[in-house]
Amino acid sequence: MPELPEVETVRSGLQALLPGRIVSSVTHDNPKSFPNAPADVQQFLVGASVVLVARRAKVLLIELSSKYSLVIHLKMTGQLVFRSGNERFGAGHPNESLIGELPDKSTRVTLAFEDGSQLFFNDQRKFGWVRLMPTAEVVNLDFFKKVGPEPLGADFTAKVLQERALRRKNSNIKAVLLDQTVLAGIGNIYADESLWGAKIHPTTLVKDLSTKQFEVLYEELVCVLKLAIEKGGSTDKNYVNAEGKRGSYMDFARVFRREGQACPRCGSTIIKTRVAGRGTHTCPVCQKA
DNA sequence: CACTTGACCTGTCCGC
DNA sequence: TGCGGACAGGTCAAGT
Repeated sequence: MPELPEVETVRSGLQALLPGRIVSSVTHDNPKSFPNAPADVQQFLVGASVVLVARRAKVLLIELSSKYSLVIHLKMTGQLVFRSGNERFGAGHPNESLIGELPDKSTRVTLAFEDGSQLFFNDQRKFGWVRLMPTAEVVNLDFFKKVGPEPLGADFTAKVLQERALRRKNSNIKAVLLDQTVLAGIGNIYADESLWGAKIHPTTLVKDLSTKQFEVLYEELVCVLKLAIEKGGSTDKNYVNAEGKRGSYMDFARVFRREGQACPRCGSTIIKTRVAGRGTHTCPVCQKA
């Protein structure tokens, strides 16, 4: 579920916590979660300090002083939770974290730092991964070569959205919003939310959308993403920030996971269907097929 | 080539 | 209460 706002929230949280800390050890329980460990781990990870935490699309980049970077994709259930080592859990020690003592049974990779703090990569479904590679080679990953523009970047406009979407003119607009090569960072939640905002039905073919509709959709995308970042992302089930705490955008969602409830714009009952293989939430009155 | 569907996983929820 | 199956949804491989 982590989409751009969730990954950005994790990034900003880690950027406030990690830079300057020196890695002292790395453990992992599942080769799939950390495919190239331990080949370069001892030489380029242990003993290196964190320089910067960055994000591109839904991918996190932890840059190290060794000129290597950890590249991390949370996929659906991945979590990155930092612990200073002084937190208390259980009776008599209230803690806002949704996550209890770590490591737990979902912990796939643990980074320990010389000051005793730790960073845990938890991933219930094992779809996510951590890779270690030279920072200079990150841009050469297939994903980074193909991925589209950042929707909150200065060079992203309604015109750019329309032009790039038209590369898939015979696809429905929801599938195209989810296509990371068209634009970066949109997933199921913010696709549904922005299409509702723009009053566009998700099955509408790209070639049938007007320039005006692309302008409205662009505005809604930007607006929804900014609000979601402000709210710390959406916690439906698994997502937590770098401190293990939930995001609150779901309290502000207009259609996502609100089937059976009233559309906040017209009062009609929100329905759930299936579009592009995903659960899809729409107002049948505001969003005409 | 354009586009859609299935696989990857595990936990949860629903109906019987 | 147990059990099978549907579902969750990011990305890539395989299929149409």
